[in-house]
Amino acid sequence: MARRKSSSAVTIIDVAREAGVSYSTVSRVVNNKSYVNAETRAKVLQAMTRMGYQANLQARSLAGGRSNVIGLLVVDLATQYMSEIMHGIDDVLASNQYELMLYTTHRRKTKESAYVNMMAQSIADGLLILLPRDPDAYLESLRDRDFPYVLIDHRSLNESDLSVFSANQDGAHTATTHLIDLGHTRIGMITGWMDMTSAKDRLAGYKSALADRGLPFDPSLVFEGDFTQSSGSQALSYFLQIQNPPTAIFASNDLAAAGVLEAVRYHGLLVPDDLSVIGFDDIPLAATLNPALTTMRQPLHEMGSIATQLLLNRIDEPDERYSSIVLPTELILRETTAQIKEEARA
Amino acid sequence: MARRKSSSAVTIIDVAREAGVSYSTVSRVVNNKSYVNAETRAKVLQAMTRMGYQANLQARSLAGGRSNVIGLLVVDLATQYMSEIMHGIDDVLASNQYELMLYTTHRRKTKESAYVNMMAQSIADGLLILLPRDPDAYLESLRDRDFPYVLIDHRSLNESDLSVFSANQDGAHTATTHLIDLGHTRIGMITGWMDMTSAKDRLAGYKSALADRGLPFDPSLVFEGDFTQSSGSQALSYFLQIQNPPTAIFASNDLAAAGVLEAVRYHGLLVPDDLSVIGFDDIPLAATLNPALTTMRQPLHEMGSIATQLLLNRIDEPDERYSSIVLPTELILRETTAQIKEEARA
DNA sequence: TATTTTATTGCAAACGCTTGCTGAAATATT
DNA sequence: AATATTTCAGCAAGCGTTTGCAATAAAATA
Repeated sequence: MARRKSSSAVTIIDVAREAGVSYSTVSRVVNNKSYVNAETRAKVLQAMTRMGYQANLQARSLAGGRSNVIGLLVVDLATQYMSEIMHGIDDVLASNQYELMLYTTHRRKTKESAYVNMMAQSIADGLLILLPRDPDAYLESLRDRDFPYVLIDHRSLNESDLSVFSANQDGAHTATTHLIDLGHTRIGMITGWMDMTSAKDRLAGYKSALADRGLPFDPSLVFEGDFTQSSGSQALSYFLQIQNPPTAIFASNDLAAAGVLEAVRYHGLLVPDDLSVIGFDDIPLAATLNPALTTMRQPLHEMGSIATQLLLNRIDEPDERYSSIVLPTELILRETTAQIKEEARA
Repeated sequence: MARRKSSSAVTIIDVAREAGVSYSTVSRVVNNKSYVNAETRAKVLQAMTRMGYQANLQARSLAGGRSNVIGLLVVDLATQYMSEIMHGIDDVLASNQYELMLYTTHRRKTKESAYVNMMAQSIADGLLILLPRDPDAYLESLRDRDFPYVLIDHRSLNESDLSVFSANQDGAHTATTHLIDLGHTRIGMITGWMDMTSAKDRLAGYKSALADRGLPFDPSLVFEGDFTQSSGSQALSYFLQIQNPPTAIFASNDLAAAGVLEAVRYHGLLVPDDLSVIGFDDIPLAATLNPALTTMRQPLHEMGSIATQLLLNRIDEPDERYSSIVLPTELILRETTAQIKEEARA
């Protein structure tokens, strides 16, 4: 039963005693609230620093105040994609004195919903949900309670959801068109998890680009992946053994593209000579690969920071009108795409 | 003043009413404590699920119970090194129903200490400190309060600190010896931040390996880096312009090694023909680089999971004796080291 | 059968904070 | 000068828990 916590912590009451005021006054000073005489405030502030006062988060939030922590829900931590976004989140949080509480769902839908409820009922002032897999299961209850949240990299079908994501369809369209412009007509596509809107949108962009240039859509050129590197490798093996292999591949993310590149080496092919490859994301890895990966850049860092800013605003000013934000993508030309070789056209 | 939180949350009291018992009984059921009649327990459990009860973390922890969150203090999130370790942490936490609260210090020493105090006084049941920069500033107060914490990748000089780290000196010794065995006698060394024990230990290992083989230690072959990729690139530029450039480089981490490789390409050199390079860590990037990086593997994922396990044990059984854990490193041979060329010896 | 022990539950007091209400003092208004 | 307003500070209730203590009922012991 060791009462470890209470042992040494200095509370608002200690400060009050030290400063010779009531504890409510201390609370008001701490929170910069309502009327408090400048002199009194100074006295309290002094006492606070002298004693090294540290507000107790849970007491504060329990009593109805702000906890200054926001919850972040992610499927996984292991990818650079996540790191980049988290970095953006973290930057904004840090400069606003907010803390981050992290929940990793490891792809379990049930966990996602349990976590959200717990966060919203407990400590968090707001919620950032990155790549939700099953948002409908819990978002409604958040909405009912008017609990602030922002979705990241997810185009919600619900109007009242606030979200930040890239122009995925556009980006995929540009990427595919780039390949077509290089003379490729058989373009393989590696999708992401198809239960995510971003994956769907990228496939849609691929299709529309083909259609715009009068190219047929061949379902055998679509490999359903899951955004992992190994799914990229598998995709290449698949493409190599179909009737009429593609001369270029558009991967829905850089990691899958890296998988393709890895498998390409294994099969003794040359990129971009034998095969053009384009990715999506522009994670740091893309530039480091050899050959360096041509890709559609989406501003991951910004995605995180903008979403966080949006959430913080929403927490501060709940009654304003906010709307979702769509970020532009950009074609980053590097070394993995090239004009189709005549012989390959056979 | 919107009282958002209280709006819909179902509390222990609601459950008690529903089940027709007192709220303390409900609490006992929730915590699996002391005597509670099997029948009563069942009734309460039913009521709980029926109403969708979710314990309020802060109230619980405020009242002296467990919060089931542990705090993690890191300098930065952006590297694969961090991702790997965090992954290990997260795995153990997830399987023990603990949550993670994340604090990023962005290399500011003052923040480090402020965060630690806040965590320890507020919500966390325990603390994981990854790559501390200035631990002496706050560890003592934690010790005094008997607050559970574990240091990761830091060999503490204080006996009572619990920490998990790799055999850095050993690893560096092995890496350097590998280079010597390939015939290299002028071996460049890129250090990490020299205020970290791991960086110091790796430098020590480098020196001792030279000494063991009767090779002189030349200070001009040591470049003080900071574990970043760009410091690796800078190091190469430096080495290329000194009197008698090294024929091999040992970088204190893979990221710096990647920087070397990047700069090598820029300078039109060939690895491993013109220069051997060995890294440290074996982050996923190492295998993906082209040429693939030879490196000293340290078990990052395990480092995280073992530290977490240790912390959790310590929380559960505070009175046991625990001791720090040193993890072995392993030489991973890939494509960036080779026998020295005769001509280069000139 | 009387008495002691044990199992089971409830009560109430914390935990450290926020905030509505109240009253006193200071200031402004008529 | 009398009254209304504003500024300032304290009191006390309450946020949702945990837990020591007390009370009761049931079981065991003498």
